[in-house]
Amino acid sequence: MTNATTKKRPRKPVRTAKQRRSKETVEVILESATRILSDHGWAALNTNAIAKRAGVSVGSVYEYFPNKHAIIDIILDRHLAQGEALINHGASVISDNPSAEAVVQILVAGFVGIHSDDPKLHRALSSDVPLNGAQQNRVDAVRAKIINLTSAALSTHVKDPKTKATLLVDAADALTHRWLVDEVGVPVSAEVLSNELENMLRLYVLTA
Amino acid sequence: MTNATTKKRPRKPVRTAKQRRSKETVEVILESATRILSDHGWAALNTNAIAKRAGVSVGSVYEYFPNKHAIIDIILDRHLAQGEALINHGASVISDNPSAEAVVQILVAGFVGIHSDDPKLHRALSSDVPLNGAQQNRVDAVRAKIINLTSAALSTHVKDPKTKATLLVDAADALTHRWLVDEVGVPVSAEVLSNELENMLRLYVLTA
DNA sequence: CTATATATTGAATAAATACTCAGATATTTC
DNA sequence: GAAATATCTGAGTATTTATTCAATATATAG
Repeated sequence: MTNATTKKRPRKPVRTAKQRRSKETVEVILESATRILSDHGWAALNTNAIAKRAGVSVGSVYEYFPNKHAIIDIILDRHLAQGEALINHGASVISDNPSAEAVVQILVAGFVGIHSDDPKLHRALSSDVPLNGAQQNRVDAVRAKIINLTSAALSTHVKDPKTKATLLVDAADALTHRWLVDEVGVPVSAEVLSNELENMLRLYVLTA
Repeated sequence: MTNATTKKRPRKPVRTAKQRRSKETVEVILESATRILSDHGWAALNTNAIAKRAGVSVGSVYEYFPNKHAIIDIILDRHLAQGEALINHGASVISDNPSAEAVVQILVAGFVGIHSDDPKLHRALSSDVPLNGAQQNRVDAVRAKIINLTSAALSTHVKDPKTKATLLVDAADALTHRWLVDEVGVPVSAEVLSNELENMLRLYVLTA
């Protein structure tokens, strides 16, 4: 028309929240998505449901997130950050007492912690949500970091620390996950099993 | 109309294949679905794709399967049957040589087998396809059976065989799965790790 | 051969849901 | 307080995909 000043908003804005109001909106969207994921799993996580539970409109969701997976990105990042905090804490404890027993004890305690905080969310993120390549890489990187730290801590105690570290870390992770997070009928209590796991791993590093 | 003899086919037939032709159709549909699942995962498994790859029309799929999940049912059943065959074989070997070492050896070898046959399919079925309650129960039942057999085999050797059996079975399953099936960058070869796992488990049952 | 049961087809339907956009409303800036 | 910027709305669009069904073809029985 004659109106030459028509403002063309870019097709897909995806703004960064500037004002307090919008920052709250972003948070409320993330919380909503996290709860849906935790309570009802990936299958129930659709953008309309996220908006509804957050008490905002779908449009707002797409104002701050280019697509659904970008929401997962943030949720995953925050979850991994918690895990990394536990790792860093563990690393500092080990540097004070670098015995093989301590490594095992910290590892098991750390993974119990990771799997106890929000088990449902952890389950959703680790075996329900289909992670894309980049997301899987981030998860793998955390795992690699734990293995490397463990390997370094073991290097003065055992031969072939890389192999031992891989086994220790994967065993602690996989078994605490299965007993604390998966809802399989475990015939023995998770606590007993965690202790037993620690015994087994200790025996393994001390003997080998 | 005046035609009182109009045949009303039931709304949803879901026939059982009677003739050779249709039995082949059923098989070809199952093979198609299995390949798609194995090669491209759950996300790529839709009924139209199944029909296309099978070289039949979608209608034929629904002639023999009430819905998509019923196809998974059969694929899962067949996969679990293979696992149970390995279990039964293991149980018979153990009955010949009921030593604790043999139990560990058979367990690790068995899970390596389960995870080596068609790793991609196993991965899809165990962590990609969203199993419904009944399907998950069937999987859990197989796990329980393995634990019970292991527990029985250990009962003359160790104290608290149930706990030990749970740990052995879950460790063998989870770790072979991670190393053979998941595509995480394992810093050590799967073979080395399987051996090491067997060493660790042997040490554990023999010492405890 | 004809009738009847069995098998196959694939376009059409229906439902779910990711994502858009044009038009409000609110906040900040000057 | 008016213009500019930021935020919000939610009905509407587009796409995907599970499922149906009326028409058609093949096999078997009498």
